[in-house]
Amino acid sequence: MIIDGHSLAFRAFYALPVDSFQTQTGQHTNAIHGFIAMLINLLGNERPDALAVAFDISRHSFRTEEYPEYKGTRGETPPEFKGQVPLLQEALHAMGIRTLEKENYEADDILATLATRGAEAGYRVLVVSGDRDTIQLVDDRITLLYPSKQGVSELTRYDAEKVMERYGIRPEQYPEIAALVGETSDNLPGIPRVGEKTAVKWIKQFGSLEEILRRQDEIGGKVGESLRENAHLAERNRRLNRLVRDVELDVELDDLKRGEIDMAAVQQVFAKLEFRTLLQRVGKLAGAEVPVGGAAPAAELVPEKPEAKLLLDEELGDWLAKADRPAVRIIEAGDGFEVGVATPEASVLIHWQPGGRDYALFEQWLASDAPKVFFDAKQQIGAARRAGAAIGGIAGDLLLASWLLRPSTAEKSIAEAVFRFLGEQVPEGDPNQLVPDESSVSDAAALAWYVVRAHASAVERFQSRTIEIYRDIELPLVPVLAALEERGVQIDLPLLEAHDAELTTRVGELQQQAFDAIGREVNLSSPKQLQEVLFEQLDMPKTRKTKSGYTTDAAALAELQVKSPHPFLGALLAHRDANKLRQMVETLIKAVREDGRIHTTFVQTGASTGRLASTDPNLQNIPVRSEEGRRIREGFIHAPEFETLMTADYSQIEMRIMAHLSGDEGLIQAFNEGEDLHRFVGARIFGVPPEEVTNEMRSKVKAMSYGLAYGLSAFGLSKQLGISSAEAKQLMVDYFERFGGVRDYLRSVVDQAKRDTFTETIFGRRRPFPDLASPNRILRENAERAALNSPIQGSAADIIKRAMIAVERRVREAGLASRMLLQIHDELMFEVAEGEWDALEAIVREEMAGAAELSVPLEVQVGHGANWNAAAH
DNA sequence: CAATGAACGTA
DNA sequence: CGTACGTTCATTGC
Repeated sequence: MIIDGHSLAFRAFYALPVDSFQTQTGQHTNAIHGFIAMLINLLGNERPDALAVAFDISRHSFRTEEYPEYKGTRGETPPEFKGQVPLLQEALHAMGIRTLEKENYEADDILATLATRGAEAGYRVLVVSGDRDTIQLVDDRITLLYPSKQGVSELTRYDAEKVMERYGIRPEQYPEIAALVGETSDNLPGIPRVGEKTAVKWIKQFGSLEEILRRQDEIGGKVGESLRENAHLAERNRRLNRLVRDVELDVELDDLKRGEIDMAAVQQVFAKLEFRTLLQRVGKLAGAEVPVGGAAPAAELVPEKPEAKLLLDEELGDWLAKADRPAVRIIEAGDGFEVGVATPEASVLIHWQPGGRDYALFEQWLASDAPKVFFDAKQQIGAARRAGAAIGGIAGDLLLASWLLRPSTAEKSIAEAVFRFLGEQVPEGDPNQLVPDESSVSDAAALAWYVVRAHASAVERFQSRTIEIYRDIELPLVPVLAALEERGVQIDLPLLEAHDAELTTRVGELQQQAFDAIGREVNLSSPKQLQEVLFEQLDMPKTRKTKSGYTTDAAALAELQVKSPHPFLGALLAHRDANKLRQMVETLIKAVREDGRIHTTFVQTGASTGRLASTDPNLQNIPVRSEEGRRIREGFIHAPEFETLMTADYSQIEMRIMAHLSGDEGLIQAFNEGEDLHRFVGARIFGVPPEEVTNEMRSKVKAMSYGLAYGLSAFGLSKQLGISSAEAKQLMVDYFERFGGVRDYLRSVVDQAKRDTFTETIFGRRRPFPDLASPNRILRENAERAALNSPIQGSAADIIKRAMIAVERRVREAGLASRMLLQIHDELMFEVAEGEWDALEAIVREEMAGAAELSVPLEVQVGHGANWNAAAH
């Protein structure tokens, strides 16, 4: 393992707040702290046999000789950083780690040299660096660990395959790309107009930078011109970004073998730096006994924080048995697990070895119904599962509690929630940064202590029935969602791949058609370029304005097709369609795991109304409207050991909720008579018998009914139906004349929301609307429409959540092997086991229909089939 | 590189 | 000038 000391220390410096890491003498230590914390993780996870850390000596190197402006744009090194480097090196030496530097070279060159030598000597080499130039080192023996953009303390592993996946090129080609594109941070300008895409395209086309430059005349357009004018830049960049692989170093690989950790020396250096928890962790690495709470006290601790006890076995079991609603925090640290359990008064820290005898009582307690509090319990269930353990007794979840209080934004971290509810700063780094801060890795006990207190404070702020939503819906839903995520849904990969291939061909053909229609090639995905084609080259009438020009969306293009027909428009629309589907299919294909299934993540705090959201991938927006789109659903199948898929969806749940909430007798009657809703409403509005309602009348009524729940205006209705606004207005007047209760209800929702500044669902879920009082009309009216919709959408969310909890429980109690897989807002999907259809259908129908007592029945439609599409009818 | 906007898929 | 989402791509700004 070879580490780029400067680049990582610098990242650590910016990742951790300077002020929180200072010794009593005023020495800053945040970079050192972050670096060591990360190093400990690396040592634990990767267990290298040999290790070196390379540093730059100065800015001066052979590169600045050729090009004095090299890295010239970088500002002064912050003084708070400078003094930390020698101390870091001292700490590394105490830990038995060699540091290297070389006059006239950069740390990168040392990395390149050692990596090359290591690989030649038969090592598998890990290069740890935040400098992209090191990508060129990757090969089948050398892997790069690069700090990821947002990953919490995560390093991304770049092997040759990953580089190919990310950049579409082989690692050794990366510097050629970089030479063309340039590198701002090194003050190396590239060829203007050439970005990553173009560079990769050329490399693929010509094979190498040399070849591109040799055949530069073959490249047309402005980019080609630019390349010819600036070819010298690319050549220079390539000279400068080539890492030197044979720097003379006065070490042999054998000298880098990891030595003993000299705990006495470490203790001395760390005492000077006032690192307490890090000392613990280094002690663990070294196998030394270091007393918890020894060494110097950290300066910024909250005074009353209890000292964490280290307990095992019966002692631990006793402690847990007596703890009253403690918080639990499980942290996955590489291959190990750290657990903190805390009440406001006391805490324990557990170096959990799953399955070990000393931890049996803990694992038993964790799985039991004994009440426990978490932050993001669903994530913690996943962590426990990876340790082979289960979590029961979820009695609180700080993340959910905080979201219920303010559903527009959920706190993303414990630190944010603690600050909000306790006003205390958790000493921890920015979770978006590279460095795993000490509090999140070694101080599970402290985190648990923060969680338990912040949770109590959050729950105290619950008003009215929020506690019911929390206790009866959101908390019991957590294990259900965790189960859904773990189960995943089976995918017919060959089918999707065939579909992808077909779509790819079609996209290509349509693109060509579009190009032929205008006599040139443009990026059909670029609205900007499309505007050029449509409004300048083809001189079509201007469409609706956007912030940056004129819209090219599907509706506008369809309108243009009428006003100013052109073959380009049809090809473009068809291309968009096919390209979008292809993109979706490819995303799904990539999401299929080893087990042949896609495991989405349900974000319980995803929507302000109470709905779930689905990500990575989103399985709640799989196409259904077009025939071609539905073919994607054919790729969602059941596992071979199951008999069929079941889908069960609420029919018109939002309209039913509207009927219930408004108490409108006409609407209630419509549902109670069980006939076609839109036909019934149409008959009333148009004053004809139901059987004389034409399809056109029905679709107008349908659009209006749904639109009303969203705050649709006469203007919007006229736009959508393509009728005059007078006609739209009349339609609405007629509607409200027959269904006055709906109008009164919609009015009352907004009125009440203005008085209360919040809305409420049938079950008492609240959503605040501060903007209802805004003097800004746009903001206020947006808030009014959202407020109108919120009790309706939110109540529907409550209902299906209640149904999910009940169904999951009943299926378990009945001992069925069938299982729930997905929720798509008003629909549930199940995998049905052999011979269980009838039993499952009964449970599903009963629990879905019975999830709420409304003044109209809740109707459930159930379908089955070998795939999602077939199961839909 | 991160943020934003446009476009479009779902309920 | 209809609510609630997530993803992708291109573009822009730092």
